[in-house]
Amino acid sequence: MSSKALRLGAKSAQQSETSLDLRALQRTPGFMLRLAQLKFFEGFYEEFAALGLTPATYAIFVVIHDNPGVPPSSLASVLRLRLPNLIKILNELESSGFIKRNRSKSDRRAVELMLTPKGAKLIAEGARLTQPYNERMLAPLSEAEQRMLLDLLNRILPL
Amino acid sequence: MSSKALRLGAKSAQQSETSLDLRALQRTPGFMLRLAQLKFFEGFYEEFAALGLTPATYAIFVVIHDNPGVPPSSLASVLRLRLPNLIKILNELESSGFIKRNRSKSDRRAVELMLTPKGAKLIAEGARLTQPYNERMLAPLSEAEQRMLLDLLNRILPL
DNA sequence: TATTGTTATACTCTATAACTATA
DNA sequence: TATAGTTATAGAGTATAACAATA
Repeated sequence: MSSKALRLGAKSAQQSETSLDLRALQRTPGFMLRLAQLKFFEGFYEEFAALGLTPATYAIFVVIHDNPGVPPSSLASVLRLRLPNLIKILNELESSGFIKRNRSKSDRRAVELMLTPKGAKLIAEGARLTQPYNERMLAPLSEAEQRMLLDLLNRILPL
Repeated sequence: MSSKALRLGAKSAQQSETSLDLRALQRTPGFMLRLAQLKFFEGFYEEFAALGLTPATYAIFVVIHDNPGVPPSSLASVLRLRLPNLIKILNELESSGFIKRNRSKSDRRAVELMLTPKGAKLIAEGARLTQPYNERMLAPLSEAEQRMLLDLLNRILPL
């Protein structure tokens, strides 16, 4: 268990970020999770910019790919997006030709989401970037530690 | 290492969120970090609502408390906030009487941030809520696992 | 009447440009 | 000229309310 104290000098009125006492924040899981999420999102935009994917659209594509016919309401629920905000993204993805909406035959209110061939191709290209991206983000950790982090996150979440 | 597959039935056009295949997302650290951060922030607002603290103001108070005289630029840097956005929050905290700004004597452009007695009292009250809050958020993990999670997060971050 | 999807809209958070004052 | 702080403002993300179509 490492606990490097960043700050060694005495407190003074003139602080610079290289000599700040940040130990309290480092022991604050919520703050560290926010920093980690920022790191992953920034890294994502760097890695997937060429494909035009964002963290949100990537997750949407993955869920539709693994669950063809999933309705917008379920998608919004698992991705923790509000339905009206998801609808806006789905509208863009559909008008760009990546997904299509089918009306359910059994319940004509319901919508079934599917990837188009163009959408399937995009997510296949994205999948090839996923491993090197995660590897880069988690580089300081051993493979066992990377699995441990993922396992701990899964266990604190109600998924 | 648990890896409960959530989905057991066959894929069909009619999906509900209870039977979706989310295994790909569960193996995606960036997505799980986003969910974890959402959980912690929502829990924070529940726990600290009575004090009027937000995750951002809590972190600001902590850093000023541990580093009296810290300038806004350093604070923005460590909290990953843009300076103009931090300034707006500092304006509110100052006009509410929680912090005060001193002009540095050696460099009259520089500002030194301090807690007022009212601000010190607020963060002291907040500190008492911190442990039960983190305990509730991390309840599914043993104490050793909670330390492990925090350690892993610290090691992937450049703090 | 209740539910699914959708639109419109407001609010918060975040990002960029430009200005003031000091150095 | 460069830097610290500040203001103004635009943009992205997220929230609620209300409506249409269907059950």
